[in-house]
Amino acid sequence: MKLATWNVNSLAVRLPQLLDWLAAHPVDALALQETKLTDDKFPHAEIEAAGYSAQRFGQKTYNGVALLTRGAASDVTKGIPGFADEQARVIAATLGGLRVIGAYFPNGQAPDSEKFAYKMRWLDALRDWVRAELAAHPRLVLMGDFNIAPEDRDVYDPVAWAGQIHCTPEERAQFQALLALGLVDAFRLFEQAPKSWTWWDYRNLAFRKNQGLRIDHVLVGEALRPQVLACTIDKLPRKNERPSDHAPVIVELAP
DNA sequence: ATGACTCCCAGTGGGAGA
Repeated sequence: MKLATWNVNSLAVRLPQLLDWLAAHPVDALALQETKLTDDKFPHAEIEAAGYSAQRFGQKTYNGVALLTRGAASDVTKGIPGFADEQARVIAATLGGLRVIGAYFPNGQAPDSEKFAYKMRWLDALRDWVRAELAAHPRLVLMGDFNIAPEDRDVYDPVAWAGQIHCTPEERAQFQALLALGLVDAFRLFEQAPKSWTWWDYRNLAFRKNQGLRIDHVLVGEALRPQVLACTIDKLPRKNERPSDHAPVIVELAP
């Protein structure tokens, strides 16, 4: 079984690339972030023609998440239950014996901003909810664009980024607090090449210079750890014309 | 360089992203 997450930075723009990618990587489930589409504009027909059904939770212009699945999805949850949020950032479903949460974590803008305070409130709410979900569904996967680089080795220039957004001690503590619930960073279960990133700035030839961050993650419940066979970043879509600034992350689970 | 690029909604500019 294969799952993946990809921040597509506008599904309307990236739909052809998404369909190409699914044809090359027929994963069982794909979490999308930054669809930037209201639900009435979601490209259902094209995605169904590709063999997927789609759960979507969108809004105009910003944010927006979706969960594409080959099999049936049940118990769909949109947003963090009990957390009032105008921003569409979370979608969850049960499929094939797994509880899958796809999330687009807030960016946070700058450590002293109101958006950062919102990011912290959002992370607190997410953690409380994931704790309960994990208790109910030990076979849980939390994946998406976390907008957190967990460690210095996840940053191309950790000195320049020290204390900056994605790298603050507060954000990193939030990431560790998620792990402390009983989740594992699937990517770090395996030996990985140094300088492995999931995001490269559009500016400054950052991709060509491999100046990026690892901010897209797949966390799995401890119960699933023995089943994790691989976790990889697919850099190829970043080489497309008009690419997303993020690359997909793929995890493979033993049946 | 408080930049650079891309997307969106707008409407020939500005917010947001990371």
